[in-house]
Amino acid sequence: MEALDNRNGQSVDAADAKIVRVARIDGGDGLYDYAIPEDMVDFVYAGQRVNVPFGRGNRSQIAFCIDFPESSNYPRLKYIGGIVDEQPLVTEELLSLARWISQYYCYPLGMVLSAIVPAAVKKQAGSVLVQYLRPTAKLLPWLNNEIMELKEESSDKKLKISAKGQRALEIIRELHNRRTTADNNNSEYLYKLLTVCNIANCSKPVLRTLAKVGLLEFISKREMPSDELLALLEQEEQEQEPSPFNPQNSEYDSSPIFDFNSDDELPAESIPSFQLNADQLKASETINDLIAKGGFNAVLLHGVTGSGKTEVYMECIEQVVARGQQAIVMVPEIALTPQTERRFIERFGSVSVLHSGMSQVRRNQQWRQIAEGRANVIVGARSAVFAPVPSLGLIVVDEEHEGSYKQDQSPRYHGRDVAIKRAHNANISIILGSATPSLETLTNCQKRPEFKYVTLPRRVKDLPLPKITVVNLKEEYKKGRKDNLLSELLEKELKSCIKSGRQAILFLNRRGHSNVLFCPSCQYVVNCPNCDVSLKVHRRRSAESVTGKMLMCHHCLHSCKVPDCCPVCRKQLVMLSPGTQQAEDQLIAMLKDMRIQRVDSDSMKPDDYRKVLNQFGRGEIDVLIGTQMIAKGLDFPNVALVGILNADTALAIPDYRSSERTFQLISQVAGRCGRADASGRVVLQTFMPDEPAIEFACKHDYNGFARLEMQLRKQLQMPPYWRMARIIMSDPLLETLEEEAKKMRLILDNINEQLEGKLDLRGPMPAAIARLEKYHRAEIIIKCATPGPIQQMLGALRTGAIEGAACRVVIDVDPVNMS
DNA sequence: AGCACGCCGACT
DNA sequence: GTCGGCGTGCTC
Repeated sequence: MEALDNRNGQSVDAADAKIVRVARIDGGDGLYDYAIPEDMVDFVYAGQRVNVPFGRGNRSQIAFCIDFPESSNYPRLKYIGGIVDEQPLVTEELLSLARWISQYYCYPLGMVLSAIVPAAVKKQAGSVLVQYLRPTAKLLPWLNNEIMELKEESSDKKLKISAKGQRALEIIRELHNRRTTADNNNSEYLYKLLTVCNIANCSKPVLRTLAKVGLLEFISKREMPSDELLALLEQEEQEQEPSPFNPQNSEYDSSPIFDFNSDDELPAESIPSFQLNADQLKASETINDLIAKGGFNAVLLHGVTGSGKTEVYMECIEQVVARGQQAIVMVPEIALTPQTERRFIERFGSVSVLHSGMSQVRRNQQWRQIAEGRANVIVGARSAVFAPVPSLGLIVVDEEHEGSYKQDQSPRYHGRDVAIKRAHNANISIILGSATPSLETLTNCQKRPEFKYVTLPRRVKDLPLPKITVVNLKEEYKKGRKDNLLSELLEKELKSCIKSGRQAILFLNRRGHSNVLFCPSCQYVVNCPNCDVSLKVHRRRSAESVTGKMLMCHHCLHSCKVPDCCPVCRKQLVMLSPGTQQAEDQLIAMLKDMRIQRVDSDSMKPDDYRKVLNQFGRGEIDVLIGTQMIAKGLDFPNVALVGILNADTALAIPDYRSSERTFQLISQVAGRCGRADASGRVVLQTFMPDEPAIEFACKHDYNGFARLEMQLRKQLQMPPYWRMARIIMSDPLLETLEEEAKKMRLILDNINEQLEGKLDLRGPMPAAIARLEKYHRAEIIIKCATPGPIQQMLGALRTGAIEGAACRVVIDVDPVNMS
């Protein structure tokens, strides 16, 4: 029902009007008050989008309805133009979560709301226009059998109706008289055009004629096809049979596929057992007691890799589902493997898995089903925290420490922290699971009484953690194995591993063929023309070019040919820092009889990834070599060897978290092996064997690492002891940027003065990547021992200073990536 | 983003 | 006087 905007720009006294407060979806921090036309009052809800006339030109803008204040600060209000969504897109619960995000992450409310509703839902992907017939007042008495004949408007003559028309009217009368009580409560009488056509065996023009003489009205409604219909369509697709609908008449031409639990040929082995060991039992009992007691609890479930955290989650979810509530399970994007999916589906049946490769139609469908409470468990990545469940009972955040929970575009929210806030608002429990908890969560456990610590100290079946052997790459260099990605030891281990019928995973956190193209003679590095980073060498899939290699920027995706020689001194260039492609080449040359598969974002679309993992599970691949993608969630019992080709890559990044990240990564990757028997081995190659992160990881000593790292953070006044926010400013012109950044610093200094100088301000200084996509970047760091003053400062900033700047300004609260 | 308002200089 | 340049600030 698209209400037309016929009082465009007209205004009314606020005192005489029903008022709605709205947040515009593009730009602007402010909320605006509008009057609701009398006839729309019953159809406007909070969480719904409306069109509003904005500005002097009254151009139409989309805005979310936020609330309905009794009075307004403005004496005269314009009327809203029309309603965009028939139903609200977000519930009150999500609305209040959005308000918190807007405030905490310093981003306009309307834009937050727009970001948390999937595009597929906003545009109602897959929905179809269904045409209905509405009997007019002229026809109703006849339908109700009050009159026997339809008369013409003015005269008393009988209305002329064709035989087909008469038949159609009789069908409508039959339908009308068969209405159920439920239909009677509905003020409108609507009959589907298609139904009438089908039963009366007539075509649309017949009914059009009846509309022309004023007996019927045509009404269009945007509707989602029913589940039954979608299921039918899916079935047809499989059977390849013609549609039972007349194709010319069919309004369902977009034939969406209903596939609630997508499931592509999963390996049949390893059915998860519901049997818990003593540790798991104890942990789940502890957590279940907290859940049963009610109220907000955050439980850190600290369990080493392979300790069976997922079984504990499921045990707790069980309880919540049994009460008729829903649980949200968040996992890092790359850990959303078919294995994970299947485990939840097998246990809980009505599970809604939200993955990135889903079609828009299915995404919309799923959102609706979730909103109707038809999924007990929702499994998904970061954005699953916004699943519109009607009765939330529990949230699980798996791999709680994962940096990818932080969104790297505005609104720059942290999925885990939003989840904690949502659980807090809903007064329910949240489980934060990890083998290597973030220092933030660890601190919360020490300081906040609502945070509980539960541990799974052993692997299931009491298997040992794999033994990690360190290879010092400096020594390998001395042995003359400079160009070998595999050390002597790793090569030997790999060969014997595969020979004995086992599988191996090799980890190298670097995409492409090599990271840097460098001139040893004049020190020139081939950089991206748009960004302040080196171009990475990539092997082309089809070797059209002479060299078969290309240069690519991992940030702006600029690509070009590899130059023949150094553009400065014309000497030969060399490739440094080998990546997965080169590792693959070397392995193939070295191990000719092995089945090797590279897994990185260059070689894999999400669908390929699933296929490869299934193949690996069936033993059709011997060695997986890849990036982050294979570090998480993989549980293959036959893996006996893990090789970490270069454990230092993360340490080289100038970021206070690099040590923590290195520890986490090694622990995660190492945990991929020895999951079924005691034979797991890890070979870790590094240039820095004495680095604490590496030493502690090799000893599987999380507590030791955490203790040391916490001390360092305290000394350096860094999170989690201190809180941090970054203001990232950027502009194509370095001059403008520097000027604006200086101005910003002055504004900040002013605010800080009012806050009694509680804040520690640094900068402006060039950002870690000083130029990105042609934009020069500078940052100002705000730090404080407590979060309050930072929030106050950002609050003061948003009234003008952000929109007022002559360059791009982005605020990053609790930054995770400092790039 | 637009669009009006305002303050200033040039021109009928 | 008045027309129009663009800089500034507001949009319920």
